[in-house]
Amino acid sequence: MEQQTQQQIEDGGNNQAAGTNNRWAPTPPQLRILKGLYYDKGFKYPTPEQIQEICLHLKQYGQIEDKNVFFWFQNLKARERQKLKEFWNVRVGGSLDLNFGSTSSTDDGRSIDLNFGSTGSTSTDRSINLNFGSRVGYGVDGSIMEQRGEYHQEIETLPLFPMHGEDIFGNMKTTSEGGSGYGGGSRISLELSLNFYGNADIA
Amino acid sequence: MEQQTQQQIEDGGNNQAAGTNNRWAPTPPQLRILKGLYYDKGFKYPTPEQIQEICLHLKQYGQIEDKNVFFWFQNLKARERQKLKEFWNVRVGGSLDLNFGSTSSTDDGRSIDLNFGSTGSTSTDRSINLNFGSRVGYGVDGSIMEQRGEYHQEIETLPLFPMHGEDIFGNMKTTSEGGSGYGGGSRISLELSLNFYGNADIA
DNA sequence: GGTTTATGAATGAAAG
DNA sequence: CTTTCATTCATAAACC
Repeated sequence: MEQQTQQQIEDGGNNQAAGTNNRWAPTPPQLRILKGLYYDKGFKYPTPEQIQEICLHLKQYGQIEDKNVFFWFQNLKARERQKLKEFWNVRVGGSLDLNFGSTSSTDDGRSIDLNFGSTGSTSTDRSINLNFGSRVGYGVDGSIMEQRGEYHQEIETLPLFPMHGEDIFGNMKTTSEGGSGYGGGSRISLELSLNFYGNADIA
Repeated sequence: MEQQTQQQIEDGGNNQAAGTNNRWAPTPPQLRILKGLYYDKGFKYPTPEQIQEICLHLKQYGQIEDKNVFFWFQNLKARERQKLKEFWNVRVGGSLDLNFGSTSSTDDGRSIDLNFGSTGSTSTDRSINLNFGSRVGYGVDGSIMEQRGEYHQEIETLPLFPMHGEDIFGNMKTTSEGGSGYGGGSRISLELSLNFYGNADIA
């Protein structure tokens, strides 16, 4: 995301033949379309049928399977939520990274960077990342479907100021030393499992 | 690969001030604390809330964000797993299966089953499986599946290669769910050393 | 300065 | 949906 090169596998529509590549990676057009759906159209909850449709559509831009589309949406959703939960990028007093879903141009487009303060240094990545998901934007290619029933539109707010009090470090009760012992629910279940099925490709 | 110098970034607690530095690097105190959590406390699965706490705590030692903490734990876990896998793949050339549990007991449970040597053709199915008790499963990929939950960070899972043993905090208290009666500094250190190499003609 | 190592960051895939 | 795993990319030091 913050990276700009982020080089792709770049086999432009026919991967998987070139040397042991097993993991799907979206081609640039595929990624553009997927992001267009997600960010611009706010299309985040494709049904299985819609997944098929999207996948079919994307096939002209490179090899892809249904499950790739499925995972792509799932991961993106999960990571946006995770980001909110951990307040990633949320920092006050640096640069602002507003994410509007506009028709801006670059690979992932739709980000406007406002830089406040810190005259002269593009340094620390203090940033706020606002994400206004759904817009009415343009159709991806003019063919893809409608929303999944109602808007399922999730919270797109951001918790600017984390409030939490506890501290795992806070007051360790310092059981006088490296503290083994001490009762409590000390369970000593121990299991150990190492499993190596032979994909030995080590050097 | 195995390197012991373990060089430090060494920017003395204030990095990132000199332009164009975008990648976080832990300051020595931060790294010390993080390692203390991971190795000494066996704290390897921080929840998002705990990540925030850790991050907050580490801020006094230098700039840091939640995602840095998140990635730090992710990477360390992943690389430890990877290292173990490589280690065993290199050292062990047969298959070994120890089973001290009641799983698949023919009569009594507690069976030991050692399989060295190639049972059959040149199968690449080298595997080691030590199973004491039966609670943890392992995925199809052999990764160790610990359950999540209250005591997730309490369990010490196979510190096969303890790197160091410094102790940072006397104790650690997890955030808000303190009711479980865990959270002591008890550290179950299990060391398992199989020294095969040398005369190993087990393949 | 090219190569290797260490490690932060990203993301596809999958488990639970 | 949530969390973790596996693999990969990227990059800063360290090494030669």
